[in-house]
Amino acid sequence: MLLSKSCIYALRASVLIASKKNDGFITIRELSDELNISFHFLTKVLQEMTKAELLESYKGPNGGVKLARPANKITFMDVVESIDGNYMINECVLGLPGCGVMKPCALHDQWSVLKTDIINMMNEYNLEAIAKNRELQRSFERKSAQLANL
Amino acid sequence: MLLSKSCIYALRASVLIASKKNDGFITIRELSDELNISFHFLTKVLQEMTKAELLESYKGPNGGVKLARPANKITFMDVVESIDGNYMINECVLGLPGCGVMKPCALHDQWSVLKTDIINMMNEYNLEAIAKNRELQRSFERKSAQLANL
DNA sequence: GTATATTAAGATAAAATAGTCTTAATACCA
DNA sequence: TGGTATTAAGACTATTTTATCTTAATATAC
Ligand code: SF4
Ligand code: SF4
Repeated sequence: MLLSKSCIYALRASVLIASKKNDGFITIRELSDELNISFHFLTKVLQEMTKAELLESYKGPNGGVKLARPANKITFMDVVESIDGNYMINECVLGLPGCGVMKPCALHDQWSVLKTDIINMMNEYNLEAIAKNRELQRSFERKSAQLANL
Repeated sequence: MLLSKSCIYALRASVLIASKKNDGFITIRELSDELNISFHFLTKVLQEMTKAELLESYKGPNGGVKLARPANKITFMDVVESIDGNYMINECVLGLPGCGVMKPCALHDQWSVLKTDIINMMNEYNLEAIAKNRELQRSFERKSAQLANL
């Protein structure tokens, strides 16, 4: 797996937050219910995102979490790094310590190109765009469901 | 990490085997020494490759392992699948069960392109090519070491 | 046949990751 | 002020991955 499960949860949750238009706080309970993720586990994951200043949190009634910045200012990579660290940049397929351009492994030539593509995609793709895409897919899904009912 | 550690060991070992020109059996001890991998652990990993019929093994004196096919007939993907299974094909970044073209996640559009590139690379790149590349890098390394000694 | 070299297999241990549960801290509201 | 809603933090458990150790099986050579 390219990303840890925690990281995937973080992504799913933050995309969901971004896709909720209102900019008030959303309870983690609401998120965990909708995503079918353990509430306590998701809480921990989102705590890390809060520490990384991608989310803001607020306690008590009407509390919850919300994006700390506009959704288009939080990239895929931001989320990944907040949970999994910057392993994408430092480590690699072969995970050889201290490897890289000067001391490449036998796969470096082929892999580094793909790796760069992944990094670029993660840096360019942001929560707003992902949420938009999600909405498109949903409406497409609804439409094909209607068609199937004919 | 895209690949498990076992898988990385399998790759490193099989590339090393491929780069040894002789086609007799090579002891796992020799491989584990050269790669600095625990002998017992590597043994297990290579056992899986033997089961997957990528390697042949032979017990007793002059025994060891060797490639079951010519190095250019064993792809990067063959090795990966023998250890990590075909998760690359079935699973994904988000690892959502049952996802795919019909029910894509919000990242599918961007990710599937990169995923395909990775799969293609793994299918096209084989042990002979990787070993050749490794040799090139080694000789380059030797040359630059000589230069540094001037 | 006995000793030796080697992989195969399984039992166990250690470490990393994932998940659960409990308590504390904070904020609101009545 | 006291009760409730909510995140924060930490202890604990479970699972998976990685690593080690022991014993078995098999082949060779003398
Ligand atoms: S592909 Fe490059 S960065 Fe990755 S392990 Fe090999 S040398 Fe290191
Ligand atoms: S990118 Fe595609 S294959 Fe991967 S998890 Fe999303 S929908 Fe599934």
